[in-house]
Amino acid sequence: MSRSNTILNHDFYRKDVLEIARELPGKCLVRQVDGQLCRYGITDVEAYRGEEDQASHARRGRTPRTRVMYHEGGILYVYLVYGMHWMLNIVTGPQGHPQALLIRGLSTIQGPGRLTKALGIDRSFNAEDLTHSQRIWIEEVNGESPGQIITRPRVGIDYAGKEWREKPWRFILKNG
DNA sequence: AGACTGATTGGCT
DNA sequence: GCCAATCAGTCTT
Repeated sequence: MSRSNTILNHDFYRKDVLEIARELPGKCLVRQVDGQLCRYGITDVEAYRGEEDQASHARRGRTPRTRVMYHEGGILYVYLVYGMHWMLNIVTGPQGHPQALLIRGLSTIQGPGRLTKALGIDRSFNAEDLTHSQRIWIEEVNGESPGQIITRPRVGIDYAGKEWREKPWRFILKNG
């Protein structure tokens, strides 16, 4: 069975974050370092959607940090949390609507802080364009059937009100 | 200018 | 289960 990979383009990323959240697990995050390609299966993501989402950084509107979330989908949002961990997010959706997907797990690495450390992701990746970058992008493995996705509430957002805390916007690849 | 907080992790009780 | 590490971003004064 022939199998080839396709780099995800603009059309994929500009859809709504909740649609992409169901499609991203099972896809392949590719990191190029010194000409060497490293591929990781995406297994766990969390969606943050709009200024109305009280769990999202964009709940306080457009700030220097959240500016990239308002960009059209297809670029990265990378920020430091707890003074020590970089978080890797994919900006999605149309321009002007702040959305992002936190990459929470890869097939070989569990935990959003551990995976950025393993891949060498830092502040310099903020606003990186996934459709043109030579050092990071995402591929679809053609001919591969997506696995089963389960949903859970998002992690680490107790400060958000009940409505937003309980939304099942974490999407996990079963057997991932 | 100062205070508070957090989309985490690992170590200890 | 609890808690320290550690600091940029954001809010308050």
